[in-house]
Amino acid sequence: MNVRESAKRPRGRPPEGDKRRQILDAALELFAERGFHGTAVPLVAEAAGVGTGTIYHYFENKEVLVNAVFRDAKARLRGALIDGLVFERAPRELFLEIWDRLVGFARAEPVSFQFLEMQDHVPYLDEPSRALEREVLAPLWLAGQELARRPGRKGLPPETMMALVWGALVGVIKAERLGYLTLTPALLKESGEAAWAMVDRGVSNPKTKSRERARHEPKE
Amino acid sequence: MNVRESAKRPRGRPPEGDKRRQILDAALELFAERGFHGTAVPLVAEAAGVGTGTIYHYFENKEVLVNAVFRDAKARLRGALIDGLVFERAPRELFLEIWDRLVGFARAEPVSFQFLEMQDHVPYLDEPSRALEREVLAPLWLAGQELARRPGRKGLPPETMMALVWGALVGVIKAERLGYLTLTPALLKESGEAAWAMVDRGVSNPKTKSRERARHEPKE
Amino acid sequence: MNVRESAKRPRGRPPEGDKRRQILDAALELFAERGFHGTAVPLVAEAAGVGTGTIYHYFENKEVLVNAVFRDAKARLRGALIDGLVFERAPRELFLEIWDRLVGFARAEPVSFQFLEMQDHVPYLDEPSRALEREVLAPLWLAGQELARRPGRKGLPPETMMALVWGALVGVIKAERLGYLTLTPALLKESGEAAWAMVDRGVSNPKTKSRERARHEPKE
Amino acid sequence: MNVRESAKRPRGRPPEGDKRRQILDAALELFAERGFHGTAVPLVAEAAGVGTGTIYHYFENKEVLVNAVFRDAKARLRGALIDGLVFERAPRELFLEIWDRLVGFARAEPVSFQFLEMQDHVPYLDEPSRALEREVLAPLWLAGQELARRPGRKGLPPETMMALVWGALVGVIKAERLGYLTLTPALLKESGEAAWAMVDRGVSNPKTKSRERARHEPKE
DNA sequence: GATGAATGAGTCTTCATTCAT
DNA sequence: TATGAATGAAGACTCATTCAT
Repeated sequence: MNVRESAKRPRGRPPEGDKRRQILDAALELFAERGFHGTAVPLVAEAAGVGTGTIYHYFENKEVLVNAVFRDAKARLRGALIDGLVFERAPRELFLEIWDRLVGFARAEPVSFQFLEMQDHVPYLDEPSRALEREVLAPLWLAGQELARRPGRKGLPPETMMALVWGALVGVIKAERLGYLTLTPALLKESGEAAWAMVDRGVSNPKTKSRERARHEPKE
Repeated sequence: MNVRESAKRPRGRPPEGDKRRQILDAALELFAERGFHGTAVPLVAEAAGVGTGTIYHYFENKEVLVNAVFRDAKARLRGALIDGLVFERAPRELFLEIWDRLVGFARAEPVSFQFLEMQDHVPYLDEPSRALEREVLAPLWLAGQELARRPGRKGLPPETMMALVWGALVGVIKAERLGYLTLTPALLKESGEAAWAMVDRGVSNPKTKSRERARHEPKE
Repeated sequence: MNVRESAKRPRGRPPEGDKRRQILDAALELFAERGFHGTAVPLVAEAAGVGTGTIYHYFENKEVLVNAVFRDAKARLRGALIDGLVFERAPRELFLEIWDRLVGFARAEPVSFQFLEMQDHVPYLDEPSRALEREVLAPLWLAGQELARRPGRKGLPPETMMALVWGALVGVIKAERLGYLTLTPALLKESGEAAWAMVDRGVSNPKTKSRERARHEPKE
Repeated sequence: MNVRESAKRPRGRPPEGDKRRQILDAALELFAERGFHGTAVPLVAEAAGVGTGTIYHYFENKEVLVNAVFRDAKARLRGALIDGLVFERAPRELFLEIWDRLVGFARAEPVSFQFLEMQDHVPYLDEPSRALEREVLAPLWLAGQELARRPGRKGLPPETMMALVWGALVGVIKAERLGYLTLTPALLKESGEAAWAMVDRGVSNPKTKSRERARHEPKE
């Protein structure tokens, strides 16, 4: 029910909060694969290697469980995205850094990525989950706003920008999962550049255009 | 949409294909909202205004039903996307035309759009459904290939391009549905331009860059 | 419901009561094979080559139908058993004649035989059906009584006799149907002789006993 | 009957195999009375005094249940028939012993007897059930073969003999159940003697034949 | 008369949840 | 704490019966 323990448990003892972790992991995998309604609790129990009843010791009910799984995965995404991220730098670099981190997360935890992405209708997400969702979006929004404000650049509203970029990333990852393409690191990098092109467009003014570009690509 | 029967059937008979249509429409809405496993067949029946048993007169089982709903919606998407589409024209115009059509479909049939998009885990799609899926993608792929081949342009593989662009579109539509933004026609148009920027990027050659841009925006 | 026509219908006209017949025949076969509860009415309709609704024109409901099938088959059994049967003759001959007729019916109409035999729990037989049942048994009972009364013969009560003999017949027929044996005409004839032996046993009279026994156990 | 568990299980635990036993017993009764298709699973549950779901803990589905009931009853029949049976003795005595045992089973477990007998169409019996069926028949077959081989005796094939005798027994038991007669122990004993007469008939020796026949054809 | 689409009560089966141990 | 047998409400699906044509 609570726990969220860390390292405070006696030496050789069997990992105290292990069970909670096992359940979250098993549930994540199953929910990602079969959806909320398509996943039976006893199946989660079996996959987690615990008794059915045990799940109800840790989570009040199935809905509480799925929210816990969501927050767990979302928190990891937040970590992957934000931890140590330095906002003060050239927009392009910042953007590509963010893109790389998102790609990194999708690669490192494909199941979490799929699960989080599948949660879009989510009639079962509770307020804390939604709050966490917003919390993750916030820094992206700020970065987006920075980009949008640059003079001489076509500024889509940051929300729109975020949606386009995030959507583009989801698009390639999903396409790979469905077997429509194979992603190499190079391809992912190029995709990031393409996504940057969505963000960094000059105003359609002949006079300013070349100069605009110059700003962030000093060499040119 | 897609009306078939009209007045060609015996006098007083209850509208021949009506029931099937009603069921498909009701099922689309419910599946889009609650997913396959989250939608009870009797609920579909009630929403369609028919008896539970009637559903099984028209569809062998729930899985057959969801496939029929899928093909029905996908066929409409295909129509909206391809009917009367002229491929022979300037790449940018072709691209924006396609973008507009997709946007138009998403606006005209938001529920179908959501349903089709949600179908990504889809362990229940049968072969005909998958074939239809490929059929819809084919023209986009061709267009993508055209774009990729243009000299002096950075050509991502057409599959990647498609995935990025389609993803970007889904991104903004989904973001609106979830209440993260409000899409105006102008915003959608701008988003299309942004997506075009992903496709139409010059090679990173300092010397050619300015000229490149000039090619497709001659007036500017 | 009515009909039961015979030859009173206009010349070339399609057989008026055909449908009733078709339904009875199809139902007999299906009931015999799958039982009452295991047989769906629409299935009967299809097998009979008529519409589902048609069955309800001829039979008020499923239970009425099964009773009609029962009476139809039972009447044929009665015919096969009794028509032209001459009771006044030597007991042994009479017995073997009856045995032959029963065998003949089981051979000519195996499905009817199986159906009639399966109807033993029969919670759905109505009074007319039960009356017919008794009607068929009556002559056998009479013959049995005759046999029982013969002086010097061990007389089991006619009911018991009937039950033993009928049971023996059903036993071999069923065993063949289940694949436990193959019945040749000779074997059936011998079985009749064996059954006769059940009926024609000498009294356990001390005086006659030894002689009686001696007949079959010469050594003794 | 067939008790298995007793006191060898942890303290307060509810009787381990109890539920399974209750279900088997309730199902036997209902299946015997109403047939497989006529018996609803929830009805079995209610009769067994357990929840509907519990049945599915013990038996994968209804068909598995009916097979378990079958094997359970058949095994008891086998026990009643074979346990302690001594084959080495005079044929007549062996035969009457077997008859008595069968009668005893039919008396002690009328419901099992009816259920086993009703299973003749049995499209749902699986291989283990069928194997058990054969296992029960085997010793009878052997005994039948012994009888058939006796010199000077008319030998019907053992299968035919078994079918006749078993059929005769079923005949009287069924007749009693249907109310056509009342069986006293004496009557059952006499029926056994009658059945023995089917098995123990003298050869149709020309010399004795005429005399034999003469007995019942007064003209002689 | 004949039909078969339509229906909803009823069937088999699953599954979230409880609770005695 | 951990378990899993037990449960019954709910879901997928069937089928006897009706009725408009």
